[in-house]
Parts: sequence; structure tokens; C-alpha cells
Amino acid sequence: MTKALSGRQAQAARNDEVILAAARAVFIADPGAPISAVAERAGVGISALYRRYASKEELLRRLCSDGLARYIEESEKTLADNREPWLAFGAFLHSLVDADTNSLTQRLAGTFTPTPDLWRDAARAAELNQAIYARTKEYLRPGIVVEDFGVILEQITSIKLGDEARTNQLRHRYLTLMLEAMHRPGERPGGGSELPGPPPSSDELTDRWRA
Amino acid sequence: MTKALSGRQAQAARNDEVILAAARAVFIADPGAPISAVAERAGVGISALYRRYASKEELLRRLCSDGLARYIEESEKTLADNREPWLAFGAFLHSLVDADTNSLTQRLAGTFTPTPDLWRDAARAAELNQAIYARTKEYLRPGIVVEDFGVILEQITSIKLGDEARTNQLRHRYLTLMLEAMHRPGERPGGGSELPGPPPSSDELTDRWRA
DNA sequence: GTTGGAACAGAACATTTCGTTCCGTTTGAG
DNA sequence: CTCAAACGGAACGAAATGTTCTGTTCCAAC
Repeated sequence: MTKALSGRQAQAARNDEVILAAARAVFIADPGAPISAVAERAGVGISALYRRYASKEELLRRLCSDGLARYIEESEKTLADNREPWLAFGAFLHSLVDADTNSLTQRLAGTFTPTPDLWRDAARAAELNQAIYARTKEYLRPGIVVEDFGVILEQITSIKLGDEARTNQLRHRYLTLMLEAMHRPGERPGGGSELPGPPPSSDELTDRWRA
Repeated sequence: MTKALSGRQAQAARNDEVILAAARAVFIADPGAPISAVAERAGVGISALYRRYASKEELLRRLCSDGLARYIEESEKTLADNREPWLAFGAFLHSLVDADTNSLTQRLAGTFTPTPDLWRDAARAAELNQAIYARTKEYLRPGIVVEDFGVILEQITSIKLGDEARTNQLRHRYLTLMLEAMHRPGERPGGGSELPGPPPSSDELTDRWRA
């Protein structure tokens, strides 16, 4: 289909990626989708899936792991970004919306049992997140905590309207709004009222990986 | 159990409300929940459900209808609110978060076929929504359209963390943030950057009632 | 006290969904 | 030509779930 890497092994190599891409698309659209939907979308039979992954769980773990890796990658890229911190922070969140890492990590959590590797990656991600928070803190509105990031991203990525492109567009729209709300207000008088209730805690967030 | 309205008919009358309350709680927590979960939560048998509703769909329609009614009620209350429009608007959205009307209307849509009555109520709700928008427009940040309300509420109510009380608390937290972002910025220099992409349209929203 | 029927609990049933296995076929390398 | 990797998709079995059905309870009218 794509190129002339002749041979059955070439097709297999191509299928590796085709299947992963299909799985990403399908499970992002519907985390509870059946595995047959992945095969259909990839244009392969079911056995092509089971040749690569021993079970549905294993496929989901792979997707989650890839998502986490992507998240970590974007985080490191952000920490290496020498532009103004607030600008870099905004670009960071927008890139996470584009990559839709939340749908691959948080939303898939609970549908499978995490491996130690996953826990390690998650810890690493939290670490980087904290570093970004520390660097951005002085620009953030007082009262915003690092745990807010995840919850806000989750809200944003809960939006689903129209096709994929339109959904993405709208997510950026509301992220833009949210980013302004997260920014430390200037000396304007009315801005920055007290946020009600305690902020989300780290424990509350990680608890969902067990449910 | 509760009071001394003796007789089997009294129990039946009480069950009417118990069942509805249970159904609300169950389907808000999980729109795809089995009907047996409702019976369990209500502490009744399954036949107590089927005595009142001919099918699961009918129960869902009832919940949706009640949710819409509640939405309309809050809208009218808001239009009759003589306080400063922005204050009334904020109270409006907060009350909708408390009532969780979105989970009963939007999120249940698509799981059943709407009746003409439902369409009428939905049209009425949209009308009132428009009236509230008109009254609040001058306080809103330019670029915000009436269709934003629904999408924003949907984001907010997508939050689910901890028990019901905690979830509600966090929803109000992020609604507070969002409300500030929706407010027309003062004369501050940096505020109010352009929102990317076209806003959600009315058609996009109603299309989901058919899917 | 008797009894008819409304109301109910929950087992039983039929259907659907879905993960997984299995069998027969294709295909390309040696 | 041959063999096995790779594959397509039907088949299978388990689980979930909407609905129906059976037997039981309990109030109210006579």
C-alpha cells in the first residue's frame, strides 16, 4: 500500500504501526471500544492483533505507555524552552491537547492493571510536571496548584463535538480561555476572587488508577 | 420505613420517588448503567421498576424531561433575578452545576429517541438561554456566544473525582475560573486575546441528539 | 375471617456483546 | 517446491443486560 518493501515481513512491519495508530484512534474515541473495532479500522483481521498482543489489556498498556512517553517528551521539551515561562507553559498545554495524551493515560486507567514500568513513568511525569509548575508559579494566579493542570486538561479533552479536527479546534478555544483564567491577574480590581473549596490533591488523582 | 402512611399504596407512592432518585443518582454516575443497578440502589425489586416504566427508555426519557424542566426553572428564576446581571449569570451557572442538569439531558441524549415533548422543552430552554445571553452580553468577553454556555457546562460536569460532594466542590472551583475567563476584561492590556477558531454553532450542538 | 388483586422480589429467559481461540489460506524465502 | 510465518474471519464461550414470568406478601373491602 505505502511503499515497495516487498515481502510478508514488510507487510507485518507496516501493520505494526497501522494497528497502533488504529488502536489509538479507536480507544481515544471510545475507551470501551471492542477490539474488533480496532482490527476493522486498521483494515486487518483479528489474528493480526493477537499475533502482536497477547490480550486486549496488553494493547491498552502499550497505548498508555506510549501516551505517557509522549507526555514526558513534551514536558522535557517545555523545560528546555527558553522563551518566556508563561508562553512556554501555554504552548505546553496546547501541545498536550493536540497529542491527546490524557485520553491515553487517565481515561484508560482503571481498564487495566498498571505495570511497575507504568508507575515509574507516571512518577517521572509527575516530577517534570512539578518542575514546570515551579518555573511557572510566579505567573500563575495564586491558589492554582500543580494538580489543577491534570484536572483542567481532563475537562478540556472531555469535549467531543463533530469530527476529530473540529473537536481539537474547540478544545484549543476553551484552553485559551482557561489559560487566561489561570494567569495571575494584574492590578485590576475585580480579578482574582477566591477559589472555593480545597484544590485537588495528589492522592485524589492517583486513586483513580486503582479504581 | 419512613413514615406512617399505612398501606401498600403508601409504599408505592413512596417508591415512586425513591426509584426516581435512585435512577437519577445511578445514571448521573454512569449513563450506561444497567437497570438492575437502579433497582438495587432503590432497594426494590426489578418489577417495581417495570410497574412504573414500560422500558428502560421510558425511564430515561422521564429523567431527561425532569432535567430539562429543572433547567427551564432555573433559567426563569435567573431572568427574574433583579440583581446585577453578571451576578445573576454566575449564580445561574452555579445552580446548574448543583442540579447537574447536563448529565441528565446532554449525556443521556443518544441513548433514547426523543419525544416531541422533549423537543418542545429543549426549544423552550434554548429560548430562555438566549434571553439570558442577551441580558448578559454586555458583560461577556467579546467572542463568547450563547452556544459556549452548554459546552462549558459540559466540560465542568465532566469532572468526576472522589464522592459526589467532592466532585461538586471541584466543579464549582473550575466554574469560578471559567466565569472569570468569560467576563469582559477591563482596560488591562494583555487580557482578551483572540479565541482561536469559530465558536460552536447551534447545529453542532443539536446534532448530537440524533446520534 | 375471607378473599381478590395490587404491588413486589427476584429467578429465568433470550439476546447481544465481546474477548479469545482455531482452522484454513495465502505468500514469500530458502 | 516446500514450509512456516502471517493472516482473515468464523466459531466459541463467558458475561452483561433488558424483559418477562412465577410465586409471595399484604392491604382493603365485604
